[in-house]
Amino acid sequence: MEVNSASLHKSWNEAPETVVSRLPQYVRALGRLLEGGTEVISSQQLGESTQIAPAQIRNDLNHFDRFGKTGQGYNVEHLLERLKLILGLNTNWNMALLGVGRLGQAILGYPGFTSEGFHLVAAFDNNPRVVGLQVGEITVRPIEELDQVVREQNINIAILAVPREHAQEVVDRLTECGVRAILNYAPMIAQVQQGMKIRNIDPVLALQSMTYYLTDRKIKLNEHKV
Amino acid sequence: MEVNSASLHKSWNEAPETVVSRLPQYVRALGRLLEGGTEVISSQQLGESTQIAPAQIRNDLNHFDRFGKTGQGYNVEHLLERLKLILGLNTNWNMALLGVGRLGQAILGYPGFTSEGFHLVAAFDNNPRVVGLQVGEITVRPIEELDQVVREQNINIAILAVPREHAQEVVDRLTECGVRAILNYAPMIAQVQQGMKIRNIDPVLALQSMTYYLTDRKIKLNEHKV
DNA sequence: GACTGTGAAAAGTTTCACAGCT
DNA sequence: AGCTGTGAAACTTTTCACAGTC
Repeated sequence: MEVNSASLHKSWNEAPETVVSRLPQYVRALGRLLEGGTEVISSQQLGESTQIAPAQIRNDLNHFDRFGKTGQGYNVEHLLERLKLILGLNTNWNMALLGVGRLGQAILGYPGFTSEGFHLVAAFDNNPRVVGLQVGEITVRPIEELDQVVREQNINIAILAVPREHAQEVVDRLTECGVRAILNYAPMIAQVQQGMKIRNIDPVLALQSMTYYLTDRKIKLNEHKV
Repeated sequence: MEVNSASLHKSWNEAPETVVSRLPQYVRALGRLLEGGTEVISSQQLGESTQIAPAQIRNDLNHFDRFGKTGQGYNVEHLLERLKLILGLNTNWNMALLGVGRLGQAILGYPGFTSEGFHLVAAFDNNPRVVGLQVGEITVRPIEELDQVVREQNINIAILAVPREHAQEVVDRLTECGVRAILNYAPMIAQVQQGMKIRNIDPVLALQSMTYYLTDRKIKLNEHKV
């Protein structure tokens, strides 16, 4: 006990969410650098490829450990390995897809998850038209079988692609089954319990928050007044 | 001049980005409420459907105007209309798709943009296999024609779905053409000039920032030590 | 009694600046 | 000379608390 805690710089769980959200960017940049054969990198340089301030990077990393060599910089391979460990990226993760409509099928066909260790191993839908459908190695199952499959296949993460009206009930269902993270493509903010992590993929919200800056509000105001 | 500025509660441009990013959520929730026939709503109730603290909502709205009636709440229809105006959602926006690969084709087929006033009116790719392809009403064009089409079709927003290696050059190209907002599906953080707005859709980063919380770091630490 | 609008307090996040290491 | 690690400062964002209004 004491032996281990001595190696902890700080308790890792106290890292704020903003810090955690930047770690995957470091991982990605470091992976690229490693491929390119770079062995050592400064926070300055890492900042250039991630668009994050060097002081921020040093600060973020210091939440976890002293990774750098004072005056030298960071060893790319070592830092990458440690960050992957911190983020839990040293293992594979099994995922279930919920909702095999147009969007769900596009997600099933997306090749970008596997190489990062995220594996879609099951898909669920209640529409009789798609239940039984075979997509690649996956057969679409009815949602009743969720609990069983989650247990059998050791699924921790769900990708939610059901229509908005059903999204909340599916979230609740997933919570009951012990799934603890959801990547949500449904256009709604779901209510989740303490302990459930959720990230929303919502292109329409993203677009709507940009048009604000494309709009000349002086002109708009006049139109509004008249 | 003076007449107009008198009606401005504050200069709208000084609203911080965090505030702006929440406005679309209010718009969405209010739209739902309006459909359901609700006429008046309190910050408390709006907070329940958006998962945002009531004080935060009141504070956010106060950056723009006094929308509420003291002691009463907010008129749903009026608040919705004003927020849409602030965000520039009272007009239609024309968008161009860059990159018509697997992902780009899924985006072309996505029906969720149009109803929100976002219209994909052109698509570009340099792969001879897809140039000339007709998808719905859109014919895929070579990227050389970008400038011309952006001008002719009054395109302000681009959706970027090219492979990572080409993403930065396409961003630069879009900047030159006067496009001022990009919804980026390529897995990289692009360098953008002052004035260009960009939002990243990156499911892998989202997943990687959740696995942190699914990982029991005490055990992991031991493994690492051994 | 219910609720907004708002200044002020609290909390959180980023940046600075520099001692100390190599 | 170059760079990390770090406490402190600056800044941003959220939350509180309550006067004022209906």
